[in-house]
Amino acid sequence: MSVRVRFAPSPTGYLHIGGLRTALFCYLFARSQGGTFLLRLEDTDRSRFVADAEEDITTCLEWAGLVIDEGPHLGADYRQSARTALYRQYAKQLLDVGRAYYAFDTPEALREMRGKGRTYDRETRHKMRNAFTLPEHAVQAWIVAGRPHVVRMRIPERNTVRFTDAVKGPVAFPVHGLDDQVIIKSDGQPTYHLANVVDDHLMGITHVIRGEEWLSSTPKHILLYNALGWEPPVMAHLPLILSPHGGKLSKRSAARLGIPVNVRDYRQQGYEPEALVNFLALLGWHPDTAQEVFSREALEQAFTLDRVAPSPARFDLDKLRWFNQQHLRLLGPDEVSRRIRAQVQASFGAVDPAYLLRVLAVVGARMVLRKEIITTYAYFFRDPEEYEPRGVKKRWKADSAGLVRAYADTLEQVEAFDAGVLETALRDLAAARNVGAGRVIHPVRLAASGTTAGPSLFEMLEVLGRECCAQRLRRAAQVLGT
RNA sequence: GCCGCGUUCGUCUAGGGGUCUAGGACGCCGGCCUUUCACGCCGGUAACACGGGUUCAAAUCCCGUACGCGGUACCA
Repeated sequence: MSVRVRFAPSPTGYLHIGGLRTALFCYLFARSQGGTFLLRLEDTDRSRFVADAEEDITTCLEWAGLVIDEGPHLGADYRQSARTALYRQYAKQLLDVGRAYYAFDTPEALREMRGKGRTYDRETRHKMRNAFTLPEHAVQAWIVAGRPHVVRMRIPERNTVRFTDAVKGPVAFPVHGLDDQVIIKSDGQPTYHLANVVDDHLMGITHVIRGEEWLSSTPKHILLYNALGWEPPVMAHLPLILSPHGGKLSKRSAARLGIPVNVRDYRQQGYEPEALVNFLALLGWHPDTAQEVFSREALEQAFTLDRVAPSPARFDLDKLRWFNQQHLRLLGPDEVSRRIRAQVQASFGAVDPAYLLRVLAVVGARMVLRKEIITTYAYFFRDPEEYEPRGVKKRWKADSAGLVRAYADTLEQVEAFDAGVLETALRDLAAARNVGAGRVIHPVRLAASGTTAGPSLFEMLEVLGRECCAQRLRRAAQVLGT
């Protein structure tokens, strides 16, 4: 049977980084098996529905390079809100075979019961208002009369549900700890528990891969499969992603640590999707080699469920940044320039593509984030607005202005404006003035870029060009003085 | 509270009875390269949660404890 895996988010907000990780593992497993990856929207909670969430989810998955084979945006009938009749049909089936029952309890009655520390289990259900405690004609009459009611699944009396999770291994849940979960809400919508079982079965899902927060409710799902006479799919529960300090990676804690929570924020902050994917894949999964840097295609090849770790992993922004640097290099100057061009133009106006490429060639290996081109390396596109005060203090000596002016003269006269020639010229100048080369190099860098750090000075000057360099050197000599 | 899952360097992890004086990566710290900052290279720091078993032998198997995380909804 061919493998079919679904990513089934709830459109209650923008795609979360943890959601992307789940989607990625689903996707990688599907691809590694030559299977199908589908997207299904679990929008049965109308009160939490967010209108633009679905678009954000598909956009972000696409950005990350996770190609969806089947999904609502491709015309498939995969929005649960549009499948209500289906769930009701199977709820009816469960009702008919006695594995589900009607219940009429008010929210107040439920709250009161829970206040006593009870759950809606095989004991409590005989004290509530439902098909167990009401005569059948009353149940029918109330339903006909439109009295609010839900359908609950009837958890069997005694049993232990066992299954082998593809990540966690053998798991056992005594059934007496489970409550009679609502499967059809009073608004007629199914709960997640019913809907996901029905859909996974109908859609031919072979492997349910989802976050660990679902592990506890899996026994209920297995019971539902059994009651419906269906074979449950393989279950695989992924460890959660924790914040760097160990807690839940909540919006607030993440924000405090500078960690974006929504996938769109990574995109907006200029992380490369390849890097994010690589980082996320290694958060909880490890190949059987020492390889760390993977393209998406390589991950698709190497991924296996049995090498997913069972324990939760903490988010490490430094490691993400390292992956980003690695992938920036892998991408190469052509691709990076394509990705960054729009931002460069927005910041500095029209830029010659060939020039951008030369800047990238000089700066490439030291970039962690592509946006550094318009921040750290802005001086390649416009004159420095100021000279780093600490650098000036350290490098700008009494003789600097004179040396910089002299070097500007040289630059204007030199025949070929390339790094080799520029270096020779500078060293000659230093020798002629009887000073160390550093005495010239540092002030020149400061004058040309405004900072003390950067690529090889002479390559930098070559890229900047003759006029630009001469002008910046003279201006600095004038501004910084003496 | 109850149920479930987990626990190897600061972090991600390898390892699944002897090859472990526990390996790799990120980070951090040194050094080399370089009269800048990086890159690169070399080196260093640093971990089997604890207690009992089982075994000739345990990071690896079993039990318990602690801690962490998840669940305990007419949310997913």
